[in-house]
Parts: sequence; C-alpha cells; structure tokens
Amino acid sequence: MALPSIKCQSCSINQLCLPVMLAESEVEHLDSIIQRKKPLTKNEMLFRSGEEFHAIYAVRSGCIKSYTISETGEEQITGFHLAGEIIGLDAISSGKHPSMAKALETSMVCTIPYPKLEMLSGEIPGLRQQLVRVMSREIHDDQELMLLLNKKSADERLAAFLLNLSSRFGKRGLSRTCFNLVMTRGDIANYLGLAVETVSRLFTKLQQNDLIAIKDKEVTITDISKLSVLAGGKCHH
Amino acid sequence: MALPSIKCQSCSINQLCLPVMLAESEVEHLDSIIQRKKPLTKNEMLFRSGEEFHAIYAVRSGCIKSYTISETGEEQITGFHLAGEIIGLDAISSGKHPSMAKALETSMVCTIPYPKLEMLSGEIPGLRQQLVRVMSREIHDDQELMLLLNKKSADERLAAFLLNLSSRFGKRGLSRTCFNLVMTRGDIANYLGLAVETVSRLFTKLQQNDLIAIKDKEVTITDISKLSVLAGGKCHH
DNA sequence: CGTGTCTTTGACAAAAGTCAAAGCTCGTGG
DNA sequence: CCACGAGCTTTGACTTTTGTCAAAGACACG
Repeated sequence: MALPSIKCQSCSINQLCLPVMLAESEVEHLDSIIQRKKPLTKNEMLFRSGEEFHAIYAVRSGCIKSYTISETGEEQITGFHLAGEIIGLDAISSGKHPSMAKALETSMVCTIPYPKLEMLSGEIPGLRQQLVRVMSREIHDDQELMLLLNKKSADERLAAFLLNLSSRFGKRGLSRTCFNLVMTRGDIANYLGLAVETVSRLFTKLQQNDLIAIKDKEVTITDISKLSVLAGGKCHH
Repeated sequence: MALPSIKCQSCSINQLCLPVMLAESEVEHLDSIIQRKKPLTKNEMLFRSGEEFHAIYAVRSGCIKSYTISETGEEQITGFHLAGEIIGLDAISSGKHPSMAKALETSMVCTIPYPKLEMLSGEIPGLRQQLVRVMSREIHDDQELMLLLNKKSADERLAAFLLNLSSRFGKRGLSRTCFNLVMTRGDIANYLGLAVETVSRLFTKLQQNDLIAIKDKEVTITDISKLSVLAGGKCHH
C-alpha cells in the first residue's frame, strides 16, 4: 500500500465511525486491521450481490449507493452512504452480500475484514458496543424510512430526503443549506419510490415556491423551516 | 416467578432464537439472565416509544406487532413478530425505545436485560456472533421490505406478505398453507402502505381467483405457485 | 342481545405513473 | 478544442392505480 495512509487516530470523521468511545490504544489496534485501497472512481463497484462476505466498509469520503436487485430485475436503492457510515452489515447473517454497492463519485473506503473485527470485538468491549450501536441505528433508520415511504406523499418524501441529507452534511461539518446532489434524479426517484418525472416536477415546484434553489447539481435550501413543515406532513384534514 | 418456567435449553424454538450454536453450558448461562413474566394479553403493550431501553425481548409464543408513530400521529407498523424473533433492537443506539410493541394475541415473551446480555456477550463469542447475525438479518429483511413497498403493486405486496408469513410459520413447524391471520386488515394495510379497503378488495380477488380461501381469520393458500408468481411481479411489459 | 369494531362493497376523486418528446450536460474522441 | 452522442432532465398530455368517502353487513365481546 503505497498510499498516504490516513490512520483512524487522525481521521477527521472518527467520531462518526467505529472508533467512538475507544481508548487511544484500542483505536490503534482497530486501525491495524483496516485496509485502505486506492479510491473508488465514479461508478466503480465496491461489491456485488452474491459475492462472499469478507469485510464491512467504512466510507472515508465521497458517496456510495447501496442497492438490491429483485428477481424480476428491478433495482431498489437502499441507501446513499456518506463519510463515516458503514456498509455491508446486511451480509453478516448469510455470509453472502445480498446487496450491491457502487461509488457515485470518487470515494475513499476503508475495508474492515470481518473475521478480524469479530475477533477484536471480543477483546475490546467498546468496539463491540459501537458495532451493535451502528447496527441498531441502521435498523432504526430503516424503520423511519418505511414510515416515509408508506405514509407520506411525494412532496413530503422529497422534502424529508433533502432535510435528511442536510442534517447529515451538517454533522460532517459541511453546510446544511448548500450542498451537492451527487445522485441523479433517477437515483432519488428510485430511493423514494417515485417516478423520475415526479421528482423532476417536485424540484421545479420547490424552486417556484422558493423553498430551494438549484444550480446544476448544487441545491441551496432557502427556507428550511417551510421545508421542514412540508416534510412533517401538512395534515390533509 | 411462580410460573412454569420454560428454560432456553428445552425451548422448542431455541434454534430460531439467541441460543443458536451455543454450547450447553453457554445456553444455561444465557438462560440465567432471562426473565419470564406472565403472558401478555391481547392488546397489552410490551413497551412504548420514549421509554428507557433496558432489555430486548424474544417472542416465545403468540404475535407482537411493533410500530412507530410519526410527529403527525400517523402509525406505521414495522413488523409482526412470531416465536423466536427478537424485538427492541432499534433502541440500543439511543438508549430509548423509538418504537412501541403490542401483543396481537395472548403472547409469551422472554425479557433479556441488555446490560447483562452485553456483558455475557463479552464472555461468549457465539452469543455475540448470534446477536450480530440477528441484527444483520433484520437489516436485510428491512431492505427487502423497502423493495416491496417501493416497487411492487398492491397485489404483489399482499401476495408477498402472505408468502412471507407462510414461510415463517413453516420454519416454526406449523402449516405453510393454512394459518391464522392474527392481525386485522387494518394492520395489514398499514404495514403494506395500502388502504384497508384495498386490502379487503384484494383478499376478495385472491379468493375469486382461487389462490387462497378465507374462513374468518384463517387463510388457506390453495395455489402457492400462482401466489408466488403474483408476488414475484408479473412483469408488466 | 346490543354496541362498537372490523370488514366488505360501491361510486368517485386524486395522486402519481406512463408515454412521448425536446432540451440539456458532460465526457470522449477526432 | 470542438463536435457528437449517450444519458440525464424537464415538460406536457393522458392513464391507471389506489385512496377517500359512504354505508351496510358481520363479528365479537361484554
């Protein structure tokens, strides 16, 4: 590995990632099992469904989309993962990846060999706890998403999606009000269970109502409170 | 506890639950931290959202529904849990229950105090592994559900729902083709993101097409292969 | 044996999907 | 460095699915 190997200890997002609450020496130990390869380029696959499960992955930078393909060939995007987020947790139970992951832009990813992580988590209680917390959080987030998809209208879904991104960028020290949409309208539509055309129309409408402004792929949230109200569900009664 | 305390060791569903792959002595250890209270009666709450998280729960018998309530008061059922399934995993990350759980019929539940489980999982690698497997499986199942809700028509959702129940009853040694629907049409509709009326009409249609037969709350799957085709997505092209 | 909840059915409305077509971007190769 | 083409985005017109409203019937439980 002839790359400028950033260590967990000095990683800017280690408080969003696995090292949370670990002692210095424990982080070092964790760092020692992690592999860092060269960045994924746009559209490069991280793993494919059906592949054997060897490792989970932590996003260091960029954005990775994960998705499943149904028997009938329909693609369903299950998440857009930003720095600090862990990918591949759905593969632990069966030992094979049920989903696929692909870079939406040039992205750095840390490979965490699972058998080693498993062993290490036997020695480091804090690591075990953090892994479980991360998984618990994913379960929780998926449940919230279910509510969104089942109970909200198209406008509400898109508004909630933008606010979710906003908050996640904010946590990473980036602007909450102005950020880049790395995914296509098609990706957003797929994720939210809508048609591309619907998403496009909604973006237009949100702009006309001065809730957001869009320049190319850059979104600016100009009225976050109105957007929040919209996302909350405007009580159609 | 003056109840006929069934132990994990002799529990009929221990191979669907936490004890998977554990040695006899390990199961005993696990059993010793588990509390068994008197059965929950129909509609009794197991926990409410906002409550502090103390334990996860394993269903021993019956059926528990878990659900969230949005800020705007909409209920979203996130799962119907049968014997051997674990509830409350979404609460680990925040320390508070984000969701609620209620018995749909008289149900027995094992309470597994989380701090003790956490400690024990430090000593028993197999237990730690099984806990992670269970969580991984839940993440995976939630992703499949997302695909169902986002990409499938109403018929396909209901067909898939019935097949999912069928398979889960089968795994528990019960009939795959004839079982009781403990949840109401309203519950099914809520879970699948449909209106009650739609679900009712679909049940009627499935009966007319001789895919299922319904007598009161008892469903009989009369043509499982046709039902599978329907659930798969009949390729509208 | 009645009262409230659950279920079914019908008629209608609305949200979102589909189809079609044009304009736009961006990367690539000449 | 420019031109071309593939893929992405937008917009319009129309369709379809599913939701909503309303009401009656069936159960289930006290």
